[in-house]
Amino acid sequence: MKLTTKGRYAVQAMADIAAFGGASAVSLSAIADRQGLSTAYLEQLFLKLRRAGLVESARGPDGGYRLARTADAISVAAIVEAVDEEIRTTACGGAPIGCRGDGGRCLTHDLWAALERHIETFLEDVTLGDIVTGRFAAPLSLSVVAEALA
Amino acid sequence: MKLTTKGRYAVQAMADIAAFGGASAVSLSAIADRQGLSTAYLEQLFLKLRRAGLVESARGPDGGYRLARTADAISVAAIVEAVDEEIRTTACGGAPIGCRGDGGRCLTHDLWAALERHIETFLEDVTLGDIVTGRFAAPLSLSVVAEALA
DNA sequence: TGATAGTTGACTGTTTTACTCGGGTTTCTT
DNA sequence: AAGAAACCCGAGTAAAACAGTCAACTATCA
Repeated sequence: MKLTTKGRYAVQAMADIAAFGGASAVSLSAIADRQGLSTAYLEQLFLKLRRAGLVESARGPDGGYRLARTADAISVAAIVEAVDEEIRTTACGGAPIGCRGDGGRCLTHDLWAALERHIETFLEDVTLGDIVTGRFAAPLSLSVVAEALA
Repeated sequence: MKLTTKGRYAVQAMADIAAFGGASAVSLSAIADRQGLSTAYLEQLFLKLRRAGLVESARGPDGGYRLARTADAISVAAIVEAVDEEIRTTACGGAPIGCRGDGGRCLTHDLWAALERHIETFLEDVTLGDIVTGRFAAPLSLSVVAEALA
């Protein structure tokens, strides 16, 4: 789960469709205008989003993109994973064992694995619908609950 | 809060000191041997860790580094922040308002701010002591609790 | 049949990352 | 006093990733 501007732009563009696209498709140029991005760059992003099955395209005049599922059924995690290639494996990357090359397990492996799961859980719980309506604050309050329990 | 291998190496090295350093200081070459890192790189990291007040140094033979506080009083967040320069401000970076340049607020700003806080909270709750003893799994179980509540 | 708009791969400049190098300075041991 | 161990510190660098562009093509609708 990489977190770059690419992923942020993708979420932003998808949120734009969720917010402004009704029954009709939304063209990239419309998104570019509203969000201040270049259409050329959006093309690259939507190529991946379409292949990931998150949007459907319509060609020709009045064409554009529309969400493949409802906004509430598309998680932010799915969007980020679609455009940001898989995180490159660091030394510890693939195998949970053998981080040090000598068969020993590095001291911190579990920590980063836990953090990664933590981030993924957070982003999986937030949907496009949450962003458009502002409801996405919910998962945050849960961490407050957790802190109160500790 | 950037998350790079630099930060991971720093945490790994600090954990090494917490695990292997008793009363005496731990030399960089000892850490380098155990963790499979280069001393030259470790020097760079520990320069920052020392300036951040996380470790104290002792020069001369038998010198090295020791933790400035107890392992339980040093959070992973503090280590990562010490070595990874402040996150460069993206378009949205500084101001919560005006992400789009036209005075409007971008749709996703709050989301990324919330995620950032989420990550920081997680790393602030984990200490070097937790890593060495394996106790750091605690924050994870809390998220499980949160999920059960949802 | 022409305009609109998606489709696609290749390409490129910049920035960041992840290091290394070389030369210091301090302190302990003998 | 000599020498070695170890920290101190700035400069430099090769490779990768990032962010974004370009050009050419195809499909659809009016």
